[in-house]
Amino acid sequence: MKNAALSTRPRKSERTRCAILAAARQLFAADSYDDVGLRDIGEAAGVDAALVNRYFGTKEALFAEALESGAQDLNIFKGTPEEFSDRVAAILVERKEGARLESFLMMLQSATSQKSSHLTEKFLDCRLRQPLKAWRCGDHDSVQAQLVLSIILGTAFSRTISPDFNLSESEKRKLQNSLKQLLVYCLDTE
Amino acid sequence: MKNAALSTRPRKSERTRCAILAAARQLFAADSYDDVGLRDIGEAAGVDAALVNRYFGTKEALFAEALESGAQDLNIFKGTPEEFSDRVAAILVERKEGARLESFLMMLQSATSQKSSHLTEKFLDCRLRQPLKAWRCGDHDSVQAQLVLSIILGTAFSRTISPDFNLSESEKRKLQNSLKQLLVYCLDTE
DNA sequence: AACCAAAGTCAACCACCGTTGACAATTGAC
DNA sequence: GTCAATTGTCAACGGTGGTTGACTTTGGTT
Repeated sequence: MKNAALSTRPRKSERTRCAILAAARQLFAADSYDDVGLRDIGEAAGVDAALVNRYFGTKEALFAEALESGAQDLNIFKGTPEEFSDRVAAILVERKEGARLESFLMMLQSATSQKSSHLTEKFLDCRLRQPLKAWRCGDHDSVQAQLVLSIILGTAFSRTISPDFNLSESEKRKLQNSLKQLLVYCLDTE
Repeated sequence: MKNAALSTRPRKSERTRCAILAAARQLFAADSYDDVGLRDIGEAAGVDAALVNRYFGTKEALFAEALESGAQDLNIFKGTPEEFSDRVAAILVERKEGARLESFLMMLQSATSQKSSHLTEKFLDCRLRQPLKAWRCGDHDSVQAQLVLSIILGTAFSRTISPDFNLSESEKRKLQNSLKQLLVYCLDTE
């Protein structure tokens, strides 16, 4: 081919870039920004740590891209209050490690690190608080949105600290149901 | 005096020790374990950073003592559900920087730092989860305790990130009331 | 006043981490 | 096969942070 400027070897490059991003997402979801080193990410992706910086420029930029890469996937603010509550309770309590929960965990893990807090704040505002208020027909009740957000964040936070809430399996099923009802109650009260 | 071993200059020593501890509490309540340096603590207490280690041995030991120093003060799990909810809502939403909120914030700030997480976990379990379950007459309903804890933690977490919840003063008053009612609802449903 | 332990300071050590530039390996184009 | 650009590695730099040991200062005892 003569088309040099376009198709010159973008193949392997994309793959390792994705591998690095995937490793970063996994590690940032499990530990805080300060506790995840670029050498850890490189090792998990099977490349040298320096290459991470070569692809993403900065640890902070990598974290920003990792945080936003799954943001559009978490499309949870829709449907009736009943449907919403059911969906959220399932995501938070069930042991499935979905991509939506991953973004959530990343935000929680690094919310209190100075170097990353401005990114997690933006995520919390643009991806959670605003969509929630928009879904709840207008911004006439910010207080209700704050309560719903508190319940979600508190549950996710507990889960981050002790992945099974220190509960048995049957209790976890009960928790999922109670959590759903609590959200419905919160959304129904005017 | 002949009583050497006992009263030899314990005066100034105690005062600077308290000053260091107070500075540590304040800084740890405002930033994460990783973001607070021993040099910061020393400067805030008016002493050299090396002295901090001389009194407490280790940064980790200092954090542990700072976290536990106000633990007995937070005696919030008592009274009727109504009184409890009223008290907790006031502590969480009002702008007063009490000692009880301080311990809370310390736990939240450093809950996701590997080096301090085992201490914050212990605090969460021994100072919050267990007293809550004990107050709610026995451990027959761990699920209810988890929900109450989620609400408290989520609200405190939101406050840590944006100190005023991004709300106006009147909205904050409404939030305090709604939060109280939500806790009452959560504690009343069997 | 002389002594001496405690209180406090200073400088340095060591380990770690993000970052960078020089160097080696790979791979498609000619 | 040759060449050049891209991909990847290696070692080192600069900074930071906890920690430690030697030193100076302080203040009570005799």
